[in-house]
Amino acid sequence: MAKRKTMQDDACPVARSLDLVGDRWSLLLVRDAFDGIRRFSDFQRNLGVARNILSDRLAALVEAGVMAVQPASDGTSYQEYVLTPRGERLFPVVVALRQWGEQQLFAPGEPHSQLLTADTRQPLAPMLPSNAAGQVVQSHDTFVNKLPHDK
Amino acid sequence: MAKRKTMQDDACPVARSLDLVGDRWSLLLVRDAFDGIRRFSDFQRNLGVARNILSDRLAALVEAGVMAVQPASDGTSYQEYVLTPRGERLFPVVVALRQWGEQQLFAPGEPHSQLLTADTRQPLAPMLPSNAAGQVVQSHDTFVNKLPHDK
DNA sequence: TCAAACTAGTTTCAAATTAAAACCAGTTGA
DNA sequence: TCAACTGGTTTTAATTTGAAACTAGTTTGA
Repeated sequence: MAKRKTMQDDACPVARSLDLVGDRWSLLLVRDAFDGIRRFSDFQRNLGVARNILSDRLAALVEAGVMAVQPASDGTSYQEYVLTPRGERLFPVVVALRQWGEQQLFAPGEPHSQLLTADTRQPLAPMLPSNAAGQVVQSHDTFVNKLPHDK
Repeated sequence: MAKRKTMQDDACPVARSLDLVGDRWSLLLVRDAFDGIRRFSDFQRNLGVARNILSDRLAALVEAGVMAVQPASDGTSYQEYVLTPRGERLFPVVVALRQWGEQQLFAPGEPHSQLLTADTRQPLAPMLPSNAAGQVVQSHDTFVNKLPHDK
């Protein structure tokens, strides 16, 4: 089998993004990080992921600049994994995945965890792409302008 | 090695979503579908994915209700894979991934494919989560309300 | 203070998954 | 009609993943 080829040179931003976070665990780690999880063993316990895989994924996210390692904030000599500004900017991606799952993958009335605003404890508004004027655009109102050698 | 366990029973919508589209190829297939690709061999040529993997992934997306198989629209006796309404609702996810990639994974001035509105040919507005009142919310303005047995 | 428990991994090994290429039957186009 | 195309499946080999065992340093609490 050939090794997976990098998509970091692809002219499509979706491809480059998925090259970094398009696997089974990375976005779950980012989700947990948004939820305040910082420690190796907390990620491990929460996700049930094998330690070696967790170790690989965290290292890859650090390598990609999505997370950073820093000294533990609780005074112990351990370390923590925290989102960088680049990682924080994945918030819309995680929210969009959450909203799709809520709408499409739960039976009517089936309970699920909810993302709420801290102040009013309300769900967020549904995320919908809009144009520069703020009007919602559907996929068929758009097209991809490809580069000469883009795939 | 143990078989991957399903996350379809997880109370977190992000986990359920990633269980369906959280792999290296699925969201690229969805991206291509938004871009008008419908035929097996066009997906294959465009992505360079191995045929057997493509076959598996398309079948999984059909199984998940994200895509559907229908007779070819060009009169031939072949078939096409098209997004269902459920698949169409992944548009915000793909746009969010695209925007993150554009912002974070290209050097300043480095060209990339662009998603534009059909009418004015302008890029879309950046997608940002907002509350019910339409105000932008940051990740730290939110919290996840977990179910009793949620992880 | 000393041992038990916890943290954050790494190593090993087998199984699952992925990729490439070969193969194949039906369809289309020249 | 016959070569090329379509939409796969099969085979084989490499890569990746997962579970468990192992390691070494840190913290806790009796």
